[in-house]
Amino acid sequence: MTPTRLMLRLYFGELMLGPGKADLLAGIAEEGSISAAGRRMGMSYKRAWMLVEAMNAGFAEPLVESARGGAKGGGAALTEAGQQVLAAYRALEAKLREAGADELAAIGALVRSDMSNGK
Amino acid sequence: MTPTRLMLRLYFGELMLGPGKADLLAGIAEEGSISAAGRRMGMSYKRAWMLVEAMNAGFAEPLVESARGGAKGGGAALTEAGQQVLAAYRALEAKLREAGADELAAIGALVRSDMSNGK
DNA sequence: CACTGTTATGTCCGAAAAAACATATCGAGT
DNA sequence: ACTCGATATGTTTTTTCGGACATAACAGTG
Repeated sequence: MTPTRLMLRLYFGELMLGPGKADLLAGIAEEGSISAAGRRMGMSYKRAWMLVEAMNAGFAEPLVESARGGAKGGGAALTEAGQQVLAAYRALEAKLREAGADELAAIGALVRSDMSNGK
Repeated sequence: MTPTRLMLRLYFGELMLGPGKADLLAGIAEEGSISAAGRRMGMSYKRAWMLVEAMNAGFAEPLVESARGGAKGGGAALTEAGQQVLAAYRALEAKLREAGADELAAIGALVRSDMSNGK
């Protein structure tokens, strides 16, 4: 049973931070590249880059630093702030699952069984 | 300062439950009417009704029961299941704020100050 | 100095979502 | 019967969002 997928999104005025941006940050950290991270999650480079731009603009310090040119064409990596934000977001997700397990289960029990599985 | 507005959304296959539907449920409970609840949150009746329909279809039992005609034109109210779902969702939000206060604060501290206020 | 893969942007188009507008139905009171 | 306010649906228009292309700049390497 595909259980209840959970989605946590934070709003700070214009800026919003949700699973999309968090996954992208994680992908960049692993791949060392915006385009590679985007590809991995089936996202166009343009879109991935726009998300990065939004994050860099919305936080006090950029979360991603990037360089272009060079042997491998360029690359990107998380800044200290980027790592902190990602870690905090992941921790938040984990705590939500932990602290809210009862409520999650309560709601899930009332959902139509057809909704639980993949369709 | 309007700090971090929090948005929690649950996915059960097709069905999704987020702040919009939760607030609508709360509005219906208070107003006793789908249209009044929708108006109160600046939402067209059509949209409010579609949300209700989606919830009633997605859960094992309807969350909202409605009647039309009569002296006051009709009305709507939460079913037992509706009250339970709303209560569980609110409890989930509360627990998230409580359990995740540290992480919330950590992320919020890194956001550009311009983002906190209404612009 | 040409080659290469990535960053960095812009423009255009279609799909999907939301808003706007339009009816139709119902039933207790008057 | 007629009214009134709310439910219940359709239809049309507008807006928004994302995808598809297109292009330029960049810097290390062979």
